[in-house]
Amino acid sequence: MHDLKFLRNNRARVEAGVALKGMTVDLARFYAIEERRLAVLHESEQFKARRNSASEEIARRKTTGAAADELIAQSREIGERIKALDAELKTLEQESSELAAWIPNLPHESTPPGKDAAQNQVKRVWGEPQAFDYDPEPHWEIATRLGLLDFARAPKIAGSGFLLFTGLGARLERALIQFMLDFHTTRHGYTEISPPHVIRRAALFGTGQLPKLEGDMYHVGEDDLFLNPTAEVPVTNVYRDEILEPGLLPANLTAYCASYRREAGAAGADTRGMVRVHQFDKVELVKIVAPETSYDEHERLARDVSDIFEALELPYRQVLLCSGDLSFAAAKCYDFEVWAPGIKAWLECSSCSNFEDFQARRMNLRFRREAGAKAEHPHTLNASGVALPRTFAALLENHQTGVGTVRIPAALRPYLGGLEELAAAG
RNA sequence: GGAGAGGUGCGAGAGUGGUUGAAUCGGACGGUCUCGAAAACCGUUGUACCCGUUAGGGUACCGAGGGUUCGAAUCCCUCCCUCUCCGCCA
Repeated sequence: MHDLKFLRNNRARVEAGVALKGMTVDLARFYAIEERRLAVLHESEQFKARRNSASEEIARRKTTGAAADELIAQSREIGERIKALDAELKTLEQESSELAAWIPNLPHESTPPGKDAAQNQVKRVWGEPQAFDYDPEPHWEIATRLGLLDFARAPKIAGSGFLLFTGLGARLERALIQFMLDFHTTRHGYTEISPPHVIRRAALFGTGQLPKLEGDMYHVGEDDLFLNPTAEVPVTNVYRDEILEPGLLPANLTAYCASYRREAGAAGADTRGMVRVHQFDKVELVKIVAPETSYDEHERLARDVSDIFEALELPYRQVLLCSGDLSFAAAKCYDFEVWAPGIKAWLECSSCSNFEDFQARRMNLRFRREAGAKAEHPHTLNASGVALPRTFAALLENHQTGVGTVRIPAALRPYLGGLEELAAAG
């Protein structure tokens, strides 16, 4: 959400930014409605001022016992005018804010212009993909052979696109969650929270999933709640509608939460295994910071994500998204992609975004620098830290040994009772 | 699920139709006093929007949205949220 005044005074910039994002919004209509809205607002307020002074005069006359009938009749007429104007105003306001809700955040100047993912820029590559002297197995074959997941039975429970972890697989999933949470809390200084998994509309509007992505989320109709699409939503919304007291920023929060996504997902190689599923575990990182620090914090956040992949010894690359590939609410975003040798693909395991004050405005979130200071909108950032199933898959594919087992990276062993290798049971 | 209570400014808390943007207390900030501090005293202390170069003017806001009225924090309706008790339950 942008400041209406900003939108009015920076029309060219807004149009350019929206075009860079490759999104279509009826800006011409928005600006026309805004113009009309201000005119009506002005007229209504003038009538209200007249009514107010008339009311005061009526009160004065009543106390002195003077006749006020004429004034009351006059005031009633003014009231009719106001009613009509306010009715129109309400319609205009509604249209204006509905259109404004669809105006995306504008790309930051450091975001390269571009149409789609093809124009993204690889900023950094870390790690040497292991050289295999055989054709490395895809993760679903490894997982099935080692009894880590049951791809055949999972659909019995929730249909296709859901995972059923079994035995050590379930434990590995849990170990990864524990490992990441501990890492971020003890080494990176985040505060852990555990949020609800169902979310109300206001919160989803706050972070920008609504109105745009309504169809991509699971909806619990009876209560008008949505299943959490990404922990970015519950975690960032913790402070919605608040004015944060001095000293609270920067707020660094981390949480584990399952994410649920309806997104149909095209049939094909992408849908095999655990790369694209309707429910997945994720550890999330959220920062709420003072505006002038947000781009430094964005780099720090990216670093915090990188540390996870490096500790897991997974080769990855950091990609700077171009304007056209940016999400609705983001001004700048890095994707982190992990190399998966089995399926020979880079898997997006984290998105690391700076939303500037776009979400804070939608959430009505503000902060004070010091007692008595004016409340300002902070900047919000978030990153997956990191998404699990793809990381799980990359782990199996990268650390497969060639003799049917999978090596556990040292960082993870304490969470698996010291286990160094996943091997077939019995 | 049933019954009840309540949502007012930074906090507590008055206010039940007419100069109430809102008493009072507390907090915060500034000042007087003091060598300094405390105490005491005095003062200041909301947000959003519109018009205006400024000075300033106007409008709205007492959980949200409607309604009644010349006029609503105050009356009516709907919704949201919080709390208490009972029931159910991992």
